[in-house]
Amino acid sequence: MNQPTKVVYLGSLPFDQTEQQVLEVARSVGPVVDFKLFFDQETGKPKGYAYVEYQDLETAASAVRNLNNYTMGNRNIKCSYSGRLSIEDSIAESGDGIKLPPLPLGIDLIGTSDPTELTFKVVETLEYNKLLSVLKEARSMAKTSPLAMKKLLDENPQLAYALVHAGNLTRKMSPEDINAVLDKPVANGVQNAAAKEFASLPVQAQEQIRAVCALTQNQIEQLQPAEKNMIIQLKEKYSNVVNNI
DNA sequence: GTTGAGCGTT
Repeated sequence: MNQPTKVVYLGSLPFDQTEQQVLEVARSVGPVVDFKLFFDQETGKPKGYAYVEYQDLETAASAVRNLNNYTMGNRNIKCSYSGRLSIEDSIAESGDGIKLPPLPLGIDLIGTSDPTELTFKVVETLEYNKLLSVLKEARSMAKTSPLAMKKLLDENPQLAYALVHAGNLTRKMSPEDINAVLDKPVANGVQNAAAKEFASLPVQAQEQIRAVCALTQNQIEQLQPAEKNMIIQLKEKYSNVVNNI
């Protein structure tokens, strides 16, 4: 992985996009301090890459997260910190080799005092059917590639938080369901038993437990008191299991 | 007429 800098490299840009159009995409993650789009000096043809300087590291990090693989025209553009390593090298160097699908463009958090509460509000604006399809997709991913699901949730606790609330709003993970799982006795302090029990649970229950374990302490604090206690118990019981898969 | 990987046109 390249060293974080305020400057990011944008590559694989469509040749037919104007400087203004590329700049507009760059600005969608935050204010742009400096911007350079490169052309061949002799032919005047675009080289298909650009550099964007943001005002701070946070905005640049957001660009790397949100703009890499962003679809512009008919191409998936590349976005990484400025440096010599290729995108492929960065992925290979980042360890486990698990590649995650791109997430949709994030929303601007500048000036937000409570990002967790904002996540909750965004989830609430979704229609019931949309919530169901999001849960269904998460379940499917948990089933076909549990390691990728674990990585996705570890790296994006806001997604775990959103999934827990989606589970609540659609009554797919009611407090009663959580209690039912907790009521199953497990041999005292024996991780193996918890692991076996986890493996025997329905896939959707496993997926929800993974989501719960990915919640940060701050996010748990935001929950309703009733579910908060259950979430804490769930996390205590299963976090070692989930983290050792 | 021509491009698709590119990490800084001085």
